Amino acid sequence: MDTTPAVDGERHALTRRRILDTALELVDSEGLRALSMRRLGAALGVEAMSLYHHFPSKGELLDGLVATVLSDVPLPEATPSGWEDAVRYGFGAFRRILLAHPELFPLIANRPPVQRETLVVVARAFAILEAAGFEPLQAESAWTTLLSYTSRFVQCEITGMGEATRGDAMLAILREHSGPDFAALRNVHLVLDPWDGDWEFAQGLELVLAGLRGRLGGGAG
Amino acid sequence: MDTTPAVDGERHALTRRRILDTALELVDSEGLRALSMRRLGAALGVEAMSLYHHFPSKGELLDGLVATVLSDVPLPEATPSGWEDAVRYGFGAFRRILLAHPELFPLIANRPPVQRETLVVVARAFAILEAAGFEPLQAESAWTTLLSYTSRFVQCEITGMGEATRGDAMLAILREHSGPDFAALRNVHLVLDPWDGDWEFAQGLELVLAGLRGRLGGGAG
DNA sequence: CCGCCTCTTCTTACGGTGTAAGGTAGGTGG
DNA sequence: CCACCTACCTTACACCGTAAGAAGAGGCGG
Repeated sequence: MDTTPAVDGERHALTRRRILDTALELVDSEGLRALSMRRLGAALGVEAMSLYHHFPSKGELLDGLVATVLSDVPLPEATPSGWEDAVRYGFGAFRRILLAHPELFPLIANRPPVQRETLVVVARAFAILEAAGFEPLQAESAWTTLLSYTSRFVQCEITGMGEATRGDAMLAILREHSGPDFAALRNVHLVLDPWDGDWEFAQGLELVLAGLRGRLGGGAG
Repeated sequence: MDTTPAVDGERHALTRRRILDTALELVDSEGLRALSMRRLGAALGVEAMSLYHHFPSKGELLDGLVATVLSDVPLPEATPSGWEDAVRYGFGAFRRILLAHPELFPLIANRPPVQRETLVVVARAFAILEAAGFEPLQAESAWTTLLSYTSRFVQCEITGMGEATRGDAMLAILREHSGPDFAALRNVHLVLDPWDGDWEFAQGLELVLAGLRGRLGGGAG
């Protein structure tokens, strides 16, 4: 059953690892829609059906892709003192990884937030938060809020909240509307014209952190 | 060109409206994957290609679905005093609409956060926030944070953060791990066992609101 | 009344998809 | 040497989105 020969890596060109790596390249360079079993097989010099000996279905292959990418997120240390820096570091890294594979984002985002692969991360996060003095319920709230903020923020960045849309399309849309509500929106747009993702992300994160800090003392869990 | 007879509604069974309604039923009852042009046509007593006279592509049909659902979200009034209540009301309604069409969520979530259909909502939100005293930049931060929190929270609810997963799968996963980090996670899980979506959502929302409230006074934009 | 015109619907077809079923080489243990 | 097991290939099916063009049904000028 498990009599895998030592020469496996030499003899068989196909490995889970190699398949996932090639798939990631394909997705990153040509988009998620370009990832079909036939194309992936072709990229590996192999027929589509051969892949099914390493992954039971395309869905599982995609799951593997997500796991691969997420496993690159580094974990901050669990030091009680600097929990805010740990949050900044961890979620900053998370954001950067997401941005590095924008095509994969829909896959990553639309999946249960807690599962086998990501459990280590979640556990570390909760450990840090509880060490900092948060009650379990508060920790859960904090985690959900931080994760949701980061996730959605990156989505905004990826789907074009960035430079292009801001400057062109958004302005066009603004022009065809009027009314009191849109004055405020126009202000925001003008101020934000030079969009700085890093800065904006940090802003919102500080906002959440401020809320958390306040809750640490008062503690209405 | 526009010599539409008054009896149009009688003569032609097919309308954008009727197509979208049927599509929404189909998606809600059988899932997003069940929505193919042929199936939708069949549900309307029509061939697949007929749909292309009302929508240029399947993508636009999906866009229409999203717009339909989002247009059900009620807008809170722009009263300067109760901006927090407006936020609670608006995002609460948003969450309820999302939960009402869980199958549509991936579609709604993975699309630019600002576009024609949703612009009215965004404008109203910014008007409320600025009337409450937020600077444009702060308003933008607040909006992004609130939207991202709600969106991701609902996703957690939909993808199974709720009762089932908590109780069964999560516990199974917890059992196969050990180590210091997992003690905290286990605490959280135990406390959260009876998952109450409304309560949890309100908790996180209050956290964000607290952060916003603090920023209103200090104002480090 | 007829014939035309436009708008809607249907027919057919193409190239793509995921994957079930079963065939085939080639290294390995008996 | 031979049976076997694993990895790979071939074939086939049902389905998808949609391009191209034919067919039917009112409205309108003659």
